[in-house]
Amino acid sequence: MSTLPQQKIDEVRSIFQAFLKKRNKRQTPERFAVLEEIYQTEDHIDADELYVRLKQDGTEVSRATVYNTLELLLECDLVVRHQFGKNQAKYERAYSYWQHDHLICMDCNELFEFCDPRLQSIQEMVADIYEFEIKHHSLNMYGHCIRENCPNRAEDSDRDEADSADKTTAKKAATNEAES
Amino acid sequence: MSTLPQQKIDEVRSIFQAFLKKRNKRQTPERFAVLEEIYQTEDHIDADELYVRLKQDGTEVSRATVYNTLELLLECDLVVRHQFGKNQAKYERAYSYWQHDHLICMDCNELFEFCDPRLQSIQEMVADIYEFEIKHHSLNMYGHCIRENCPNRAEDSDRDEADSADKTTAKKAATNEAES
DNA sequence: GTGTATGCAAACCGTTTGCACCTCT
DNA sequence: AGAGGTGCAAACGGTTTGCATACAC
Repeated sequence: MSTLPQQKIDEVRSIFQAFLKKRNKRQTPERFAVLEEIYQTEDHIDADELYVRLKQDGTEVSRATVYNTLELLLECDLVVRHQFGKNQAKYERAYSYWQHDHLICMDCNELFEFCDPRLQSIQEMVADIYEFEIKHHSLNMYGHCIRENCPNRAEDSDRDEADSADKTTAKKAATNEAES
Repeated sequence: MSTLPQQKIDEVRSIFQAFLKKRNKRQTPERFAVLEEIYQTEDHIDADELYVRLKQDGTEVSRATVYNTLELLLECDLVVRHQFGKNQAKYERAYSYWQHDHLICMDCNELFEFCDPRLQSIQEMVADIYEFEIKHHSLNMYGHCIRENCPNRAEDSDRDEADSADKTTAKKAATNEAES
């Protein structure tokens, strides 16, 4: 599953190498270890989990190095960081994987990915109007999934009917979008 | 500027009151002070700044209370939280203010708001496909603004020409929507 | 009067930093 | 050889929590 074709590993490695050289940074084994660990990971991973996995794989690294290396990988676009919540920064390999957005279940924290081309045009339009050079975007949709293994499966039975009342308010406001 | 019509203040106050009563929570002056302070604030504000302003206004509050109250206000949808960066959680009044998205300058941290109806349909489509009940979304676009008072004004000197590819998207249009 | 909110300060947790040692170039 | 990176642990900063007191109900 997580076995990545050697070719791809070499590819990202050499990209990283080139980047480091251009920046006059050292090519240390730790840095490449971090790179590979991320690319061996299909889904999103946070810094600490990355640290743990590296240790498990026998690589002696410190958290400082992990964070440091992540920063470099972000700068050369080999890795993307997603800030999902207050304390939920997750990292993900980025090279030759399509840009996507996220759908998050607020009950089970399950993560889904989707992609809609319209976002690209929205981005271009916004860049144009505001005279911005947009580097990247982050679109997260939060809600409740309706899967059986999700805590929310029982539906909005009693949990917080408390705010179901003001939901009407919200709903009302939401319906007429033209209000702007 | 920040003088809100008394009517609107009363409106949100009574919504909050109803919410507190339904939840069997006390209606304390501190809680209403937090509510009003947020609604007196046009733009985004972080928890600490809120705390400082409350103190300035003569309200004796603790950070704990601010956070506690913010949580309540989030739950009744009177306030929205935006997580912009790692340590950049900002709050904003939400009642009867239209949902918008954000454009952030990575150099000067300036914030712009925009709204595109296509997002609504994207949201509905995603909800449909993934069988989700989507509660809200958060779309942030990050980039470099091209304003004179922005540190980035000096342009891409040497920083990282590595990813200059997508720079072509940036355009030197004439329309200027910039406000505050 | 009762139980919940508050203020204060200490704890918390992910992230960053300072320092002495190590290693890639 | 020496600039630069590393590991470690302590510092950091926004947020949360525990506890004694105060106050809304």
